[in-house]
Amino acid sequence: MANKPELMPGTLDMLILQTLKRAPLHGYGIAQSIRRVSDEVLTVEEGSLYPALQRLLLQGWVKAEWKMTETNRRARFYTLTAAGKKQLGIELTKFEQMVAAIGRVLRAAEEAG
Amino acid sequence: MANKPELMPGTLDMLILQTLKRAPLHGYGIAQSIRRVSDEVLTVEEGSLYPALQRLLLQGWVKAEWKMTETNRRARFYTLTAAGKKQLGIELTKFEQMVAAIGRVLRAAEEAG
DNA sequence: TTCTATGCATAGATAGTCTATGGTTCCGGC
DNA sequence: GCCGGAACCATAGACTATCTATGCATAGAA
Repeated sequence: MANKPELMPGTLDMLILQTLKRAPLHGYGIAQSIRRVSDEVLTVEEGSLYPALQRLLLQGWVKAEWKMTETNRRARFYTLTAAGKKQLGIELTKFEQMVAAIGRVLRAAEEAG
Repeated sequence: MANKPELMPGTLDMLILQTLKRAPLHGYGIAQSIRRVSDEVLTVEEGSLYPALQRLLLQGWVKAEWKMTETNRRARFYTLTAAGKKQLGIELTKFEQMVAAIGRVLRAAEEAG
């Protein structure tokens, strides 16, 4: 979150895993997908994306293989693993729980500290 | 987020400002309030809280004064300023927008990359 | 041939969280 | 009288995830 975060810190891994759950995809495509599906609200910078993909590979949550895109380019396609699917579930649960908890604080009535 | 975040990074300032909107409060009380209102889901560590309060003071979003608590203790009571109220509005909007955008990604249908 | 979009990747800065530590004062129990 | 725990403040250092900036390469269009 160097300057103006276009992302909620801590949610990137979840967004990537979720995107890959729909279909294997290469890095560039993941970023495009997230941006498009979120109606341009979420922008994944390359300097965030590739380190994140390295993390996910290291954890064994995705696997990668070099292939050719439809436009005849070399690209690394990432696929969700079983462990990744499980991890995604964990992160989704945690996220929903957090958002719900924050919502309770934001909507709390006057009964101060 | 050193180890296991009990908070969503980037939301602490908003939570503090929102808590102070209900009533002026001292640091310890803010942490207790957030924890209680969130049903023990959100835990604000002191090492996160006090630096956050310093940030908010520096930005002019809260002001502080030493007072006595009901239990006869010295404590720094923080009050939301007009600028703080405005900032809270900005952060709430941004947060809702982010959560909505993430929701779109999480619920997106198959139409991959 | 040049420009733009596609595609990968790393280094370094920055920021926000956590852990760990250290201190004071009030109160209740022993 | 003493001790422990809770109420309170605060800082230093570690850690991690993001951003900015940079570099490289290829395809296709102008």
